[in-house]
Amino acid sequence: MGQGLGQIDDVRQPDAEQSGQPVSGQPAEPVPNRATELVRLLKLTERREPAVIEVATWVGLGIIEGRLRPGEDLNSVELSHRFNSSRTPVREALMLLEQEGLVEIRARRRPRVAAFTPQRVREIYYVRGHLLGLVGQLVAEHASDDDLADLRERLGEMQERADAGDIDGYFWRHVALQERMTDIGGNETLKGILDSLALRTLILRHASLAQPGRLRASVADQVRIIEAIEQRDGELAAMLLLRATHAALAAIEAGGWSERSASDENG
Amino acid sequence: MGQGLGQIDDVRQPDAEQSGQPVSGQPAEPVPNRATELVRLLKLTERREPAVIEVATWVGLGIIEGRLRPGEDLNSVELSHRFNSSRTPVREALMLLEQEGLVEIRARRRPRVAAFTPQRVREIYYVRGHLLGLVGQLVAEHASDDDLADLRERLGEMQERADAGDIDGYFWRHVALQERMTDIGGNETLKGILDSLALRTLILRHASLAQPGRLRASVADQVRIIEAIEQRDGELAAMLLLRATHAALAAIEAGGWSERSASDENG
DNA sequence: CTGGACTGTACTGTCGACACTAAGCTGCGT
DNA sequence: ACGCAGCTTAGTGTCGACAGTACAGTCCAG
Repeated sequence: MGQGLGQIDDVRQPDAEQSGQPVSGQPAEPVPNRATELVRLLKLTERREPAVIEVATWVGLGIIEGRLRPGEDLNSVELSHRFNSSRTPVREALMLLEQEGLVEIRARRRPRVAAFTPQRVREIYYVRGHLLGLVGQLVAEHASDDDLADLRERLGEMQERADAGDIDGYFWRHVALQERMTDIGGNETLKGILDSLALRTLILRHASLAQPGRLRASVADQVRIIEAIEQRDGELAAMLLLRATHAALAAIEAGGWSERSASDENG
Repeated sequence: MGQGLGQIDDVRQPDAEQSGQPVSGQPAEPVPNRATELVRLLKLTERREPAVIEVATWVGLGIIEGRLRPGEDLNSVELSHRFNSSRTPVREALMLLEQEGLVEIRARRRPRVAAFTPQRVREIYYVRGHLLGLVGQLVAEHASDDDLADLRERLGEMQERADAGDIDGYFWRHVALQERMTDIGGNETLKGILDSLALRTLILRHASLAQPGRLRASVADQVRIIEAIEQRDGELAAMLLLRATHAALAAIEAGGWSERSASDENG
C-alpha cells in the first residue's frame, strides 16, 4: 500500500497550502499559478463537481511536477481515502486525465501515470509546432491593439522572471501566454487541441527550461514571435513558433531525457 | 420520459442486429461497417468494459446518424434501463463521448447531444484540413509499397460504391481510408487528434456526401490524393488534402446546414 | 536453486440507495 | 391573461457494498 502513492503520505489535505494561495473559493486573480493554469487547461471549471476538480488537479499537478512518476500506480481506493470521498469522483478525475494523456487506463487494470516514449514526445512536438504555427497566423490576423498590449505586458513579466532566474514563474507565465494566444486566435477547436498537447508536454517543458541557457533562448524566441505578430506577419510568426517548438524539443532531447526514459519505458 | 429518447423506444436490444453483423464476439473482418469504425475511432477496444462500449457505440452512432438530435437530453437513467445496467457505465460512456465532442456535460445538468455552431464547424475543418495535410506528407514519405497497394485497393472499392450510389458504403469506407492513412503516417498523436475531429464531423460529412454530385467530386479528390502519394509528392498531397477538406466544408455550407442549425443552436 | 501452479489479497467494475438540485407545473397575485 | 413563487418530480452526483479479476507471494516439483 505504501508502494503507490506512499512518498507523499504525510500530506493530509493534499491541495490546500500547496501553491501558497488558498484553493477554496474562486481565485479570481489573473496571476498564473500552477493550480489555476492546470484547472484552465483541463477545462474543469463549470464542467465538473468540486470533488472531481480537486482530485484531478492534485493528480495532474503531481504528474506534471514529477511528484508522481511515470508508470506509477494510481490506486483509486487510496486516492479516495486521501480525499475523503468515494471512488466514483476519483474514477471520473482519472478518466479526465486519461483523455488528456496524463494517465493510462486499461480495463480491469490499475490506472497508471502515463509514460512517454521518446518517439511519442517527438510526435507531440511535431504536431504542436505546426498547430502553434496556425495559431500564430491567426493571432497576427485577429489580434486587436489591446491584445497586442496584453501580449507585450506578459512578455515583459516573463523577461523579468527569466532575468531573476525564476524558472517556475517563467514557466507558468509561458504556459499562460500561449493560452492567451490561442484565445486571441479565436479558434476554440484549435485551442482545445493545443491545451491537450500542452498538458502532455508540461512535464518536459519544465525540465527543458531548467537547462542552462535554455531560459534565455526561450525568452529570445518569444520576443521574436511577438514582434512578428505586432508586424502582422503571420507567416513569419508561424515559422518562428514552429522553430521555437523544435528548439524546445531539441533542448529536451539534449537534456538526456530520452535516454533516461527509454530504459524505463517498458518497465 | 418519452421526451428524451422516446423516438426509438421500440428497440429493446439496441445494438444487436443494427448493422447486419452480430456485435457479440470480435468482428475480425476488415469490412468497415458503422459500429466497428466507431469503436475504432473511439479507441474503445481494450480500454473499456463491454457495457461501456455498448452504450458509447449506440449513443455515438445515434448522434452521428441523426437518430439523436443536437440538444437532445441524454438521460442516464433511461439509458441504463435501456441497456439493463446501472448508471455507472452509462455515465462513463457519456464522458467518453463528451471528450470526443459528441456530448455536452455540465455539472448537475443533463448531458445533451452536442450542437455545433457553424462557426465551430468551420474551425474544425480549418484545423482538420491542415492536420490532414501533415498526414499526407507523412504518408507520402513513409508508405511502403504494400501500403500503397492497400490504399489503391480501398480507393477501388470506394469507386465501386460511389458508382453504385451507395452513400453509406462509400462514407464508411472513406472514414476507414483516412484512418488507414493516419496509421501509415505513423504519428499516433496526430492520428488521435484527427480521429477525434473525425468523430465530430461524421454527422456533417454524411450529410455532405448526400448532396448531388458531391459523391463524384469526393471520389475525384481521393484519386488525386492517392496519386500524389504514389508519386511521393508530399507537398502536393498535403495541398490536395487541404483543398478536399475545404471542398467538403463548402459542400456542407452550401447544403444549408448552417442556416438550419443556426436557428436551433440556442434552443 | 529455479520454474510453475496455487492461493490470498487487494483493487476494479458495477450496482442500488440516498441526498441534493434543476426543471417543469400549479396556482396565486396582479 | 400574464408573470412569478412555491411545489413536485425527475435526474444527477455520491456513497458503501458486492462480485469478479489481476497481481504478488507461497509452496511444491524438478
